[in-house]
Order: sequence, then C-alpha cells, then structure tokens
Amino acid sequence: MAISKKQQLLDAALVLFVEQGISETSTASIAKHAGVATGTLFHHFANKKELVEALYLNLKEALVTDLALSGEIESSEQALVLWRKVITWGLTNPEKMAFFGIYYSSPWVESSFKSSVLNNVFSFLIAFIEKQKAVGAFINLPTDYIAMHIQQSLLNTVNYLIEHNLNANSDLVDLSFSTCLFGLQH
Amino acid sequence: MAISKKQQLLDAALVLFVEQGISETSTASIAKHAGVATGTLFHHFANKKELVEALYLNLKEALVTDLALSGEIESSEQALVLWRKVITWGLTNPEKMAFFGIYYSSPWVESSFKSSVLNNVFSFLIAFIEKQKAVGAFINLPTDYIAMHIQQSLLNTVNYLIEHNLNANSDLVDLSFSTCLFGLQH
Amino acid sequence: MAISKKQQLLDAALVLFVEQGISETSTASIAKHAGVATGTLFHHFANKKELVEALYLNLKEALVTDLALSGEIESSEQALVLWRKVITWGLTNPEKMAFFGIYYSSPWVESSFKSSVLNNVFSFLIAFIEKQKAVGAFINLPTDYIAMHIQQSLLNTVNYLIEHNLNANSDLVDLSFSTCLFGLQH
Amino acid sequence: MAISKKQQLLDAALVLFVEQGISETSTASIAKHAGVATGTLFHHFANKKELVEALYLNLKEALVTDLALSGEIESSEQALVLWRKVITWGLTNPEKMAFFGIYYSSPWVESSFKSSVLNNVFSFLIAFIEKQKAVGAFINLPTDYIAMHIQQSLLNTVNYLIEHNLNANSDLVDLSFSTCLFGLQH
DNA sequence: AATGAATGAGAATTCATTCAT
DNA sequence: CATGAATGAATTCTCATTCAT
Repeated sequence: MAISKKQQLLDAALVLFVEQGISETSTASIAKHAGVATGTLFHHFANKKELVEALYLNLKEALVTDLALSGEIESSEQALVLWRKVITWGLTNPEKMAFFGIYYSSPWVESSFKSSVLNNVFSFLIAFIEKQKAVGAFINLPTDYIAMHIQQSLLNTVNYLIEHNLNANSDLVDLSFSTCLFGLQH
Repeated sequence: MAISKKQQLLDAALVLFVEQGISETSTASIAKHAGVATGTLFHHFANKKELVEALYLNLKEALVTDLALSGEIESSEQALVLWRKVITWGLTNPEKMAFFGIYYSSPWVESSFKSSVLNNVFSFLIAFIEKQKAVGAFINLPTDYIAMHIQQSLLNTVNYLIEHNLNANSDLVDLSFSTCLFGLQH
Repeated sequence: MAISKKQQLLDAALVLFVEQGISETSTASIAKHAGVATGTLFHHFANKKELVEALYLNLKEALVTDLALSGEIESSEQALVLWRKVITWGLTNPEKMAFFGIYYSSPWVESSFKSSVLNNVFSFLIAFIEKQKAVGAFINLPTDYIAMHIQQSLLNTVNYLIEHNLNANSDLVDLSFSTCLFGLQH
Repeated sequence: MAISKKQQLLDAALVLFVEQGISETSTASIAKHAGVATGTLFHHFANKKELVEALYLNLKEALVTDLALSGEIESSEQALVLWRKVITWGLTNPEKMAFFGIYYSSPWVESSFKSSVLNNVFSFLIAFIEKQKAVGAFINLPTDYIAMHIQQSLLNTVNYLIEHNLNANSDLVDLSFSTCLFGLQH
C-alpha cells in the first residue's frame, strides 16, 4: 500500500469537492471514490468538517513545498519569478488551486477565519507587501487589502488560463503581473 | 398585501443564502422566514434551483434600476463616478452584493453560464473597456479578463469596507479605483 | 361550449388514469389536461375518490348505451353476437375498456364493492348464465365464478388484440368465444 | 438475527402492498412495519421501485421452490396435479398469490415487461402448451394468449376460493381445471 | 485499522383540498 | 360557476455519523 487510505480519501475529496461543491459531496461518495468503506473516513477524520480542514492544510503544505520558497522576495523581478511559479503550479494542479477558491468562499470556513485562509496560503506575500510599503513603493492601502487584491488576481489569472486552454507561456502571465502590480505602485 | 408572497420568499432567501450559504439553506427555512407555507415556495418556483436563479435575476434587475445608468461611460472621471456609485450601492445593499459573490462561485450555476454571471450584472463595464482599448488607453488584455479583474476589485473593495466597518467616504474607495484602473493603463 | 367542463374533466381523467394509474395521476394534472383550473375539479366532484367513481359510472353508462342491449340472450348464437359486439366496443374504446380493468383491481374500490364492479358492467351476462344453468347447458359452477370467468376472458381478449394490433375481424375473436364457452358446457 | 432486515422489509412490503395497494403504501410504513429505520430500506433498495421489483423476484423464486417442479408436464393428469398444487400454494400463501395479481396490473411494471411477468411466474406452462399444440390437442390459439388464459383462471380460482372461505378440497378446484382446459381442446 | 449495515433527523418536493376573489 | 394562489401534511429519498464485527 504505497499510498495511505487517509491520503486516498483526501485525494478523492479534492476531486469531488472541486467538481461538485463541498456541501454537494457526500462522505459516502468520497469513500467510494477512494475505494474504502464509509466507516474508514470517520476513522481518519472526526467528521466531514475536519476532513475539509485537513484537506485545506494538506494542500497549503503541498503548495509551499512545491514552490520551495527560499528566502524573502526583495525585488519586483523576484516577485515576477514567483508570480510565474505560482501560476505554473496552478496550471499543474488545477484542482488544488480551485479548492483554495471554493474553500475561501464557502460556509465551511468560519467567517472569522476566512480572511486568513488565503493569507496563510500566500503568506510569503505579506512580507513582500510590507517591505514595498516601507520603502514607499506601494500606495497607502492596508496590507490585507493588497494581499486580497494580489491573491484574487492570481486566482483569476489561473482560472482564465485554464478556461481558455492557455499555458504558462501565454503573454497573459506577465501582463497580469503588470496589471496587478503597477496599480499598486505610486 | 403590499408585498407579494413571491417577493417575500425572494427576500427571505437572499438573507438566508448570504448568512448560511445556498446549499446550507433549506427551502423549509426560507418559507418559514418568509412567513408562508412550504408548499407556497414550490407554487412560485418549480424547485430550489429556479428560486436561486430567479433571485439572481431579481437582484441584477435591482442593481441596474438603482444605478440608473444613463448613457455610456466616456471618461475615467465618469468611470470613477460609477465606481463610487457601485460601491455605495454595495454598502447600502450588502446582502445583495454578497449574493453576487456567492452565486458566482457556487455549484448552483452551470460552469458554462458562470462567466456570464458577473458580466451580466456589470454589463455596462464591457462597453467602457472596449472603448478604452480602442483608443489605446488600456493594455492589450482580453476584454473578459479585464471585466473579471474590475468586478473582483469592486467585490473585494465592498467586502473589505463592510468587514472593517468603513463607509463610502473612506479613502479606500478612490484608492481602490486607482489600483484597479492604473494597472490596466499603459 | 359544446362539451361541459365536467365532461372535459372526466375525459382527461380517463386518459391519464389509464396511462399512468389512478394514484399516480394528480388532480392538478387532470385539471390542466382538461384545460380548467384546479379548483374547478373540486367544484364538480367533492374529492378525487368521487371523481373516480363518477368516471366509472360514466363509462358503465356509455358501454350499456353503446351496446344497445335489447332483450335477453337466449342462445349461444346470440351470445356470440354479443361477444363480438363487446370486443368491437373494446377495440373502439380501448381506454374505457382498460379503465374497467384497472378500476376493478385498484385500491380505490372498497373490496366489498369489488366483486360487483365488473358484474355491474357486464350485468347482462348474469341472466344468460342463470338460464344456461337452468336448462342444464352449463356445468355446475357458481354463477359469480362463471361471470368472473367470462369477464376476464373478454378483458384478456381485448387486451391481447390491442397489444398485437389486431382488429375485430381476427380469428381470435370467435376462437376466444369458443375457448371461454365450451369449457363451461357439459 | 435469524431473519435479515432485508427479508423483514420484503415481508412487511408484501403484507402492506396486498392490503393497501403498492402506491398507497409509504416506504416509511414498510420500514415501521418491518421494525427497522426508514434509512435501512434505502440501504437495501435504491428506491421504492427496486423494492417492488425485488419483492416480485423474491416471490417468483418462492413459488418455483415451493412447487418443486421436477421435469415437464406430459399429460392432462399431470397438469391437473399441478393445477391442484398451484391452487393449494395460493391458498397457503394468499398474500403472495395476490401480489402477482396486483403487480401485474400496476403502473409499477413497464408495460413492455408486463406480458412476461406472469409468464415468468408460470413459465412451466409454456412448455406444456407448446407440447399440447404440437400433438394437436389444443386449438390454434397463440401460445401467449393461452398462457394468459390459464394464468388468469388460476388467479381467479384462488381469489374465488379465498373470498368464499373454501379450501383446496372444494369441487371448484377440479371443475375450474376442466373449464379452463376443455375450452382449449378440440 | 477497516468494514459496511444501520440509524433517524432532515431535505426537497408533491398533492389533495380550501377559499377569497 | 370558475379561478388559481395558498396550504401543510405526507412522501420519497439523502446523509453524516455510529458501532458491532
């Protein structure tokens, strides 16, 4: 058994959640899709909500690992490199990317926790934003507003590329970066 | 009976959908909240999906009527006026605004229809974008990408203002406009 | 209005009952099919059960009128003539014929009334049977058993002809008569 | 647990279907009668229709097993023995017998499947009929018409016996056999 | 750990019937 | 007579969760 039943469940859940919605996906169908018994799901996760949360943490982990972030972002050039990296990741892992979107706007997250969802995923952004603001490169908008702005731009761009069957070499990748960043600069 | 039962149902649905999510809101609770019998809901709407769609159309209508759009947008100044108008409307009608967001990202909309949802609501944007692109004021991004960008910025801004208890006079209103638009300009 | 709304309702009910079953047919669909308002049905019939009963009486009446029975059946030749007449009527009015079958075996008839349902329709048979028994032409089976036997044979034959797209000239008509009657004779 | 919950459900369904009609019996009442939870019914049967079909197959199986049919029917004497056997079975299992009748004439069976319902139950008849026709003992009626005729005679006879509180020793048993068979002979 | 039968509360929807117009 | 909106109990079916094996 190379892949644990727990991971099989998370994998199945991801596919079904993105396909049908979280509330629209039954725990029974997840188990079936994962090839395990219904009871097994509740052996690994106390309830559906914890499965959803575990999946979120699982994917956040995956994103961070895959991006292999090393050190901070110091310049716009580095930011662009990261922008391309995130978009490439999104195109390689469309379901995972999509899940961040639906999880963020679902009633499965307490609204108090909501704002931190994406920030946690794209936490490396915060430091970059603060730095840019500190050196006066960014206009005077609240950091969390800016973070939201950047994240949505990333999500939008990936969704757009997927919907239009474009790949990471599309002009749109760098153009979207400009659109997002220039608006924030003085 | 000043207000029809059908409208009472739509009103109740709006409140509950935004509060709890669409899938999480039972038709029974909508009827109860509206002060009508459960059967009455299904007398006016064939099923829950049609109620959701009717609500969307209802709110789109309301937005257009309330904004009282007259003529086209010719300049950035007019665009700013409209930007403020939309945000004011969003702050005055937070549930209606929120519904557009959750409807757009819910499994209740066929994905084929999805892209047109927001475009339908903010249809006045398309003409403006095309014109700006025609005169070379906007960079060469697809119109629907730009529309998505602007819409999400509006939604984000309203959400941010609501969450932080800010009103339409906040500096953020005009700043968000700059952030959104400058990024699009050459 | 050549045809009364009451009759339109009975006509619609007949078609739908035979097509879908009595319990499976809603009063709303009957009204719709008849081109009248839902309330109108309950204006003419106290409830669904009374509509069903009225339909039965209506069709029984129609059968008797259409067969134009004059005098009693005195001989096997007359019986054969009548046999052909009933089958022709059944082929001309397949829904009406079918209704007798489904009404007879439906839970809409009190079981106490059940045995008399078909006997009422084919009442002319009873006298014939009694006479044949009196002259010793029929074997010693209870009259109501014989009546049931003959009725089921008629119903079966009509159903068979309809299902196999045969008409009243088929050999089967007279053969079925023989099969039914010879078995009853000494 | 000597008897499985699935069988308990089938048993309860049989009793209630025969008592009240199939459409008139709610799944909830079946579960209650069977002493199981409502959900249990749908754990074993995808929906009500499948329960009905499963019950039919279950009873067909029971009939065949109970009659312990060995070899083919070669003569009228053997046919009479079987006739008595079936009637005895019907009197011993009145609900099972009644179910065949109501199932056959219910909207729960697709009309395409309908003709095969009784033929499946009394399949041993077909071979007998064909043989009798082959040796010229039966008049030239279609086999399926004859099968229908015999089956209905059996059903009618059992129903008559039950309604009149008669047992398998009644003269009617053998008389009904004569009535049914002689009519079919040259 | 894993299974899958069993549970029962609750969901969407249907429907006969009523009644104000 | 006729209408059709309104009712609310009843129905079929779903589903997260439990538990004996």
